[in-house]
Amino acid sequence: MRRAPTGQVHIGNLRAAIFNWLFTRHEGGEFLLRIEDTDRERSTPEAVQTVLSAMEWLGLTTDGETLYQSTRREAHLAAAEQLLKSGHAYKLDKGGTGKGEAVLFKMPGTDMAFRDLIKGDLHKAAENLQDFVIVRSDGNPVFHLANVVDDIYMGITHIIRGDDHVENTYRHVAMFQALGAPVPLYAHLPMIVNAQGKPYSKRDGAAFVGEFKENGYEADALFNYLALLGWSPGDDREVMSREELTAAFTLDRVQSRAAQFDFKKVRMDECGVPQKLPADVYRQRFKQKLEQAGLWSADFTEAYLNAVCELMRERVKNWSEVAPQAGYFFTEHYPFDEKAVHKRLAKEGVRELLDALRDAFAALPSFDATSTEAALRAVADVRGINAAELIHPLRVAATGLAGGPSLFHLLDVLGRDRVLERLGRPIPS
RNA sequence: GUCCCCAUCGUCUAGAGGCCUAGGACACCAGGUUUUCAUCCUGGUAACACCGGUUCGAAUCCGGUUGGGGACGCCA
Repeated sequence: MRRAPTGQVHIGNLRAAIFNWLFTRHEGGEFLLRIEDTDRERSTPEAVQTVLSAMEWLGLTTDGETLYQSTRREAHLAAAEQLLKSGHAYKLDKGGTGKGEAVLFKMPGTDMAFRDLIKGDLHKAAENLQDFVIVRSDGNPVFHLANVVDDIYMGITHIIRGDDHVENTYRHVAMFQALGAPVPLYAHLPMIVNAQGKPYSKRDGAAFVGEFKENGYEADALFNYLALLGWSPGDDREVMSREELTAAFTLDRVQSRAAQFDFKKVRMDECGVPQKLPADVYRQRFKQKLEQAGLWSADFTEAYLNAVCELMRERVKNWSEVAPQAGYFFTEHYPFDEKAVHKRLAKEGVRELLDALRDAFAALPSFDATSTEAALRAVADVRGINAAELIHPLRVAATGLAGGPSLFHLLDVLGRDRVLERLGRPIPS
């Protein structure tokens, strides 16, 4: 596993890491980590730590020492020297910025082919294979060189990486051959795309490991979901332990087409969020979502927010549900669900029932879950109707929704004034 | 522009010539259970991109078309 520490660990990198880990575990091989920190500007200690902690969080244990590529500079340069001597490379001033001579690797001049463990046989005609820089004119080795030299050094047998490296593979294969080293086996993973079929980015939701962690997702749930994205065991299993995944994982079952990452499928309840996230953290996250939806205002107290969270905690399965499911607690302009209105409110006699409830609630000495429920049942008894015939319209009128938390507790939290006002409104059409 | 890759329900996928009138899961819809909600149960809608070819037989093999994606740095 190789990782360039450039800030965050993207969902695609993460899946590649998981596949690598699963593959080595299945084959009984070693899972090694190499930090490609040759880019001084971007490779800060913090960035390296981000990679390391992401791996640790996911439980991607390594089997040997982590190799920092920056410590291998001399070996990279020595290899370039060797290639120069053997005639596989040459120096050239490509001009432009006037930096002087760079070292270029000379492609063999023949058609090339390799067998990808996922994509099958791939080949490329000689005229499409161009020579390329392996040492810059400032003396620094380029990624391609460093990569191949270190792969040889580490004894890498399998390279499982993203699709975007397919074209580089011809170059790397040629270098392994020129250096007289055995060519590793390659497997290129298809991309992860968003709902529009475009490459998944942070605009599409949580794209980085840290965000999942912060949002309370459990590592096992993310691990399971990602392992099953672009790969399947071949049977109907969907929820698998690491042991099961390891036992079943083979590269020939990896899908060769891009997979769409569906944020909603990584469900919070599977991650145990409502139960496991501390109440205050949950509340903060909840509030943050309200703010993003423009529903929060300083007029609401922490106690009120807390009461709402208590009601919603077991029901909000995904942070994207906060605004649609609990918005009515924070605005009087809550939207009405069309179907719910049609089914529960837009009916003969409902207007009159709501008025009766309103009067009953207004007359109560105290407004709490017990008293409102008793009052509602009394109204139902007097009219000889089922309580459900009052409960449903009341819920829709008060919240705009067909479902939600326990009705009477919800009314309690909303408070008498707002409930009475909502009940007095004209029925939306 | 050049080169390369990909194509099964909305989504993740099963499917390696007959077991496919294409299976599962999630989502969705409809009923049921639950005094309301959630949960749970039952049922349902829904896909082989298109056109040719090979074959007794094609989702599966071949060719083309269309659509999508990727790579074309002295970045990694």
